[in-house]
Amino acid sequence: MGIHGLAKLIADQAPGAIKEQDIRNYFGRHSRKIAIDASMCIYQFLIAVRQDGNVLQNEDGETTSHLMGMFYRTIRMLEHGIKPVYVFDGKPPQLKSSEVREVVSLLIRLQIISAICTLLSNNLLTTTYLSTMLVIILSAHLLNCSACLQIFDVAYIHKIAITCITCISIVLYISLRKDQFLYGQLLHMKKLPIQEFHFSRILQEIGLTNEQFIDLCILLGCDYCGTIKGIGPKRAIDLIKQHGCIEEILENIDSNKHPSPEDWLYKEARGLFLNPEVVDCSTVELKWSQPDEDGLIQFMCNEKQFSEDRIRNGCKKIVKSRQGSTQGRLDSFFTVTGSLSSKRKEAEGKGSAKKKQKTGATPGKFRKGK
DNA sequence: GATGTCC
DNA sequence: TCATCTGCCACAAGACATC
DNA sequence: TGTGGCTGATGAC
Repeated sequence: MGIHGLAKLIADQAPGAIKEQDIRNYFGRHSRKIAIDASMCIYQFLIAVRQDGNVLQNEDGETTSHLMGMFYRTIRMLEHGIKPVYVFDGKPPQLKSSEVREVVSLLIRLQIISAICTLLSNNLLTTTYLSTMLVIILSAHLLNCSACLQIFDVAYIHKIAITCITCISIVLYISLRKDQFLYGQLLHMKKLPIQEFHFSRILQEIGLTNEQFIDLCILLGCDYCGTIKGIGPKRAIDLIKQHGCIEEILENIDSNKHPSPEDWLYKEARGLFLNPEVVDCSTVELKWSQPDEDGLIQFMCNEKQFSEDRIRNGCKKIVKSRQGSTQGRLDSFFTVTGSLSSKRKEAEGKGSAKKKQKTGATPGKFRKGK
């Protein structure tokens, strides 16, 4: 996932392009919208929400762990005055490693979207999604701010997320994926403080053009295609600087020593990075309404066999959050731990004793403020 | 805070 | 000597209710 | 289950 070793390469080659920011610096009085990488979010829930090692399921064997997680997390964010925008940044199926995986991923998204649309009484959008295979980028609301709701085609990936962010003045996009640099993505949040990666500065410090940097990323290894054997980050940078592009590199290296993958789709990958298709956000209709409690009960309880009490309690919390004006401190959601490097040393120092306490400070890990 | 449970 | 490859290992992974 | 760090093996120069 992402670009292999890109963070390390940037840290080595363009340290000045990385700035660390306190989370509070991103929020003013009226800017509390947070875009969240839904793929990572769903993944987290599928891994973490388990019972005896198995994901939660209804009687039909349908997985419900992700629904549980998304349901509670969305409510919790609303309660704290945050407008979550789940960004479903799917990938073009023709370049996916597994068609089956793509279908499964689509079904999971469909479930999530159904649940959230029902939660916000946006049944219209569910229908739209079903009929046109669109992926929705969705925002829930607080106070009297306008609703934020976007619909996008599943094939149109990260650029859409960025366009959405621009469109609705999102102040923070939480993601772990570093390939989003290629679309102008700035923020990376795995641990606090948040790291800002300034794309133009990266290009400036490494001394590459946008196109050359994309070729470099392809050589490092991206999700879309393989890499040239024997070419790591060091040689990749040297070769790009020397030859300018992958085509020239292929002409000038020994293909016996450095064979490229069979049917190497580097041009297609480059095309995706350079020219992702984008939907015009201004044409998207915004919708804003109260939670559709009955619809939610139908979906979550009747279909997915969630406890009706829990779902109704959740609906009450949403309604209450819209009526009230109190906002929790955003940083109260995040507990800060030490850096990655120091953590390992800490662990070593403490021997094999298993720490029961959780470390927190992961994106989307919202803990109740006290 | 620790533990069990959610589906 | 240096860069790359490979394998191994450590780590982290949700939220609520109840006691 | 995926990721990242570390390290020894390997190959190129």
